[in-house]
Amino acid sequence: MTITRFAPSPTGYIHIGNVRSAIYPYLVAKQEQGSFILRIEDTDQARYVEGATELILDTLKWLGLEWDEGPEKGGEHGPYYQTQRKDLYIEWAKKLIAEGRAYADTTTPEEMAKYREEAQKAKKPFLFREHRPENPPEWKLGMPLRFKAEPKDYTYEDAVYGELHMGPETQDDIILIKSDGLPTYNFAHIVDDSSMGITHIMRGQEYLPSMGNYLALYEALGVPRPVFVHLPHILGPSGNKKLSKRDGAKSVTDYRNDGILPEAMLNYLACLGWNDGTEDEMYTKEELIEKFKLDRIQRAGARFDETKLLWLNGQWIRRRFAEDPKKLFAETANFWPESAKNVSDEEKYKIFCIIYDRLKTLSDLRTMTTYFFEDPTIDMSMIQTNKALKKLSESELCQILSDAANGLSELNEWSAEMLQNKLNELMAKSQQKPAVFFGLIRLSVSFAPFSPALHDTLSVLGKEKALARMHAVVTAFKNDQQ
RNA sequence: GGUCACGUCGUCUAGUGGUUAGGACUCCAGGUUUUCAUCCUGGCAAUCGUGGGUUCGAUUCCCACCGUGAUCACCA
Repeated sequence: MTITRFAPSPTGYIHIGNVRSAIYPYLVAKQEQGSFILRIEDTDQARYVEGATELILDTLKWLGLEWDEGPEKGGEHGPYYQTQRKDLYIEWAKKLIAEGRAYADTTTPEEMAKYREEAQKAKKPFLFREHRPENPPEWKLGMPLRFKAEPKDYTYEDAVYGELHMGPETQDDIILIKSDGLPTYNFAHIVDDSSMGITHIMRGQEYLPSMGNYLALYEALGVPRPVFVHLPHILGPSGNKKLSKRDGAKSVTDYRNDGILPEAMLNYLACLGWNDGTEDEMYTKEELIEKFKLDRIQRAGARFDETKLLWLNGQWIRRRFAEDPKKLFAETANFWPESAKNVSDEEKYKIFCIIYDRLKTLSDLRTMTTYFFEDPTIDMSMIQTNKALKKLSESELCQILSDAANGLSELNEWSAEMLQNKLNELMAKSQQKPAVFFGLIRLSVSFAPFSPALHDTLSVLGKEKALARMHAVVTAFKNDQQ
């Protein structure tokens, strides 16, 4: 049975640079009807951040990456916090000690610093094993425990990078158990993955240089190697640097607050550095589960491109609307402008239906719908600088708008359909081009750079408001002329 | 510095010993009895990192170089 895991350490939020190491194992587990385990690697007390675990769980839930075993869920391979698995690491460590493959390290920090400095001066990589003590004392809790390396050549297969080699120079006496009694990642992850029956481990390629040590540990521990899947880095938008929090990588949930749909986020991230060989761009979670293939993961790092995410999000908004507009609408609750606070959902839904297809993010609602809820500030310069409108004089524009308002006021049934007919009729009468006639009315009622189709906008606005705004602009024209 | 990995339009990518090197995003132009957006059509854009080989022929195979990234913790 396939068992994969995502094993974050609770030191902060999940950012877009490392969320793929949650997505891919999830896809693989689901594809093979296996199990996806969430394990919290909380062995570093110093970097532990209160609330980080909750943030991580929240992010996974939002993306729809439900874990089969882990925090909140339990399962047969628990516990799922490394601090609760302490005894296990000690037990495994004692086996290594018994076999002479681990020893107590009594080096002082001063000595360590000296060794490092020497190595640096000699322009050689620092290897602790060159300073391995002759007769180390018996190991007790409270002392660092080191692995006793027996450096050699290793060859292994990586699902994305293919056959890889690690020479003796990559292997050292790494710390297994720290002086605080907790294991290091290097040791803990192997113990856990083995005891949990993990079949595939997926992680960032920054672990590649450590593979020599890991391979030695698998061997010394006498446990089988899992399938190794190292993922290339996601690079920042401008530079070539690996995306990291230090350089301002946003958290995945920041994008939720920006109005990105989880479907779009998952889709975009999954396809950053992976494709199924076709020219398709949009995938649902189910399609990803079906089509995902490890060997089609890209080997080179990919740059994170927010523009394409935005485009994809727009696509997803339209798709989700077509599938279930009410459900999508329910997700817009936090994205309306302040002035819409007391407006009924029914009213907002009407607006949503006519504007959804020009949104790139849900948060666009905040800036693109304000004129539905409050009278816009009259800004005559928008009319004066409009490409089509600036060709006409103010008195002409005033006349057209005034005639339009009068014509519209005769309309009894203020529906989108009736408005469309009436507007066309009035335009014919005015002998103006659509760009002029509709553009003028549109600006008069909205003073916004974009808005939905005019008849829809007017209909949702209501007869009274729409006409009042048009009259206000007519008045403004007249004042200008005096 | 050692080690490891990577290198096709600006970006994400497809691709094969012989292709007009394909698609998507961005950008530009045109179109849709209505602006903006959507949508449609078209366009710009990669001498496939560079230099050597192997070959009738190389983006594709080999080597070297260059460039980029990662890593060398009692962090993960």
